[in-house]
Amino acid sequence: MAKKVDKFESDLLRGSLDLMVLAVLDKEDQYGYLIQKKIREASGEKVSMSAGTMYPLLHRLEGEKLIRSRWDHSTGRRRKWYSLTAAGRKRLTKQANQWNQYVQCMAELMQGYFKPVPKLG
Amino acid sequence: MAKKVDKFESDLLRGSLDLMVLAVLDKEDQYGYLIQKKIREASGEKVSMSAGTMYPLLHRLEGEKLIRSRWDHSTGRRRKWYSLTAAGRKRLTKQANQWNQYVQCMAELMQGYFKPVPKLG
DNA sequence: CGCTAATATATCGGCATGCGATATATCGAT
DNA sequence: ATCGATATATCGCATGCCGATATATTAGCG
Repeated sequence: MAKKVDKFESDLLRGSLDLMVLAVLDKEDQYGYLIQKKIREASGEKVSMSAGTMYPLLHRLEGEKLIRSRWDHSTGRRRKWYSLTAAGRKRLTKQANQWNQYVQCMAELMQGYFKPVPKLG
Repeated sequence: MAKKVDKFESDLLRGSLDLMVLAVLDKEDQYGYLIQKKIREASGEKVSMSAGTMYPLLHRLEGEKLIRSRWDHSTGRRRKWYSLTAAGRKRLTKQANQWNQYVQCMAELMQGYFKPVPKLG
């Protein structure tokens, strides 16, 4: 029987999905479908953002000027490529830092339940 | 000038507040106001659940039979003491494990910025 | 050729939940 | 007496993840 990978609960993702997307885009430009796929694969199938999460998220980030988009119609399949803005890079650093702090904080709060965890960045 | 501690964003808390409360109750019985205070202090003021978050959360956990309550009217101030049930202890372990995995997963995802990572056992 | 699955983006309603505001009451300190 | 801390509770608002749905293209297969 195939071992079923159980996904993380949605509430766990809130507040960190932005961070993941920004990090993916920091490496190189991507379009939505690719981002979704990369995150899913890189997490061992445990983080799978639905399209209904992904696209509104990208629109929101673009609205905040953290990313910028351009359409690509060179092939039959229309693709919207995204890239980080300067503000986006700044936000990425800030969010990554916040995440680190939160994890640290939880580790202290949960003494006895958690092993120390490697820092990001 | 007083050093201003900036709180973590609400969305970061979602999915881990339950865990914190269960962990606090695992050590010893508490009532709401105390739990709130403990978490705030233990986090260096960075996690401050409002009463509007705390009490509905406790009611929800009790509804799920993860905690149980009893009123204390021995003093003028009425207090509702909470304690973990067996189910609550079980949930605590599960949630703690999930959180640990998620943090691990994020750490891997963010390291090297999303190159595919070998599946975890 | 027709079928299906994967690729690719978008939007909608449902739902859960953290938060500020508000209400109520007790108690110690000034 | 007045005020701030203690103590619990509920309400409406905003946010954002999700499943469902719509639309269109392309590759593979029989």
